[in-house]
Amino acid sequence: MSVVVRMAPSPTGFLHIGGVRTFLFNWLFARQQGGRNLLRIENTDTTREVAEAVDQIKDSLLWLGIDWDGEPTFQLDRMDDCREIAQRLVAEGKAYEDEGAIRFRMPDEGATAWDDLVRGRIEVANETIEDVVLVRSDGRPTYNFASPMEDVWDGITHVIRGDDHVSNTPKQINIIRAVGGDIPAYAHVPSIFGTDGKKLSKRHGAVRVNEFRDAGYLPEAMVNFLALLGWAPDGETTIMSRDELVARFSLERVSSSPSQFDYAKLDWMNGMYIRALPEDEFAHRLVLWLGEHGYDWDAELVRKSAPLVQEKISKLGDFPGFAGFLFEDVEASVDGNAEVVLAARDALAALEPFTAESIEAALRGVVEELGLKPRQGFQPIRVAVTGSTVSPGLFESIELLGRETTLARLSAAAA
RNA sequence: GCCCCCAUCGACUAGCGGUCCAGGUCGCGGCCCUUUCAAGGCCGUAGCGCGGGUUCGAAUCCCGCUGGGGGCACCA
Repeated sequence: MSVVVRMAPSPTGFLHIGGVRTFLFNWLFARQQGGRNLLRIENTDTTREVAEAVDQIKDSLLWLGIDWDGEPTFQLDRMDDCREIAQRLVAEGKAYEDEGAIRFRMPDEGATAWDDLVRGRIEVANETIEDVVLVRSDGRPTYNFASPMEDVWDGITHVIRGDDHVSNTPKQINIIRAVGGDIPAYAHVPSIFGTDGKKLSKRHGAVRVNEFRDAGYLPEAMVNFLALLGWAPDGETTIMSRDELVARFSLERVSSSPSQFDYAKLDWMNGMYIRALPEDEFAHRLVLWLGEHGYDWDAELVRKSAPLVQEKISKLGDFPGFAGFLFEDVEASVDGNAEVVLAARDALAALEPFTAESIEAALRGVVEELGLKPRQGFQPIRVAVTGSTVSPGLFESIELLGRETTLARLSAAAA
């Protein structure tokens, strides 16, 4: 039996990071099993907003490298089929009309049970399950009817979804049984909390995939981090490529307890991925990110400055704050330290060649001449040139900045 | 209120009866390196929620408690 799973976002807004983690698990499982991963939009109406949301969802998924097989399907398109089935169930006595709506007749005795792939066996007494509405009095099928029906029609073999659906599962199983469909295997993955143990929301920080993208996180780092939220291949491995994730993923090893989203660890991991990038690839991504986020900085200079920051930033969005002085004017004054700054200016005024190496030699000479420790001498120069006490390497920065601008900034700061 | 689920360092987790006076990673602290900040190296900090069982032996199995979460819609 070939595996078929589905990702079922509701088109109510932008893609939530918690939902994406669930989609990632579907994707990893499907790819590993050589199965199909479907994209199903659970919309109950069709509006411009829905269309936009769907585009947004596709875009975010693709950015992360989570793809799907075949065309996305829309729940709305199958409402007629649902109504037909509901009528049949009524005719068979398995459902009944109730004030214009159609309700499903749940079994009164016994229990409904399934072996959840992550939770283990779950049993629910049938007497505690109410007769759910299948079709509303206005004719629209409900989620608890449409969703399992679509699972049947699509031949879904494994339903991998958030654990907020655990209590819907026995209802859906009974409905599938009533229509004679195959019951898929279920895997309910735990939810993701914020740092206060409450459900992850904007309060805690970024929650939409888009926000992470805008902040300059790398998709491969996001995928690695998300995969490790509620799943681990062993107790040692942390950094894993997409291929390794696919190869090692298993639903049986998905944790049954919820986990907190640790932004600090994500930052660390993203830094790991940034540093692991080949120099030119990193430069390339920086240029793209800057272009997409409203910076019209010289691409060539960005590429040249990329190596200076690759070891220092944890996300692409850190670049402007760190290397912006190369592209925009700075304001700085070094009152009390004018002497070393002016000496530096004089030493660099006619320096040939104007390279990081020669600049370093010249400035070390200046500092030594004045009897200063490197730290004492270089810091005022750094402030004068970069406008900040924190910067990329000073000598490389000065080389990139160029003689003219450097001298002007040194003079201005000492004034 | 009723149903269901969950419980190892601050966080993510490994552990599926002895190899665990509990291992890895982030964070945090210290040291080294060092032109700042990072990165990197080394060292360290910190945990099996509580109470009963079962067993020669329990983080691991069972029960209860406590704490947390989800659901109980003609929402999805």
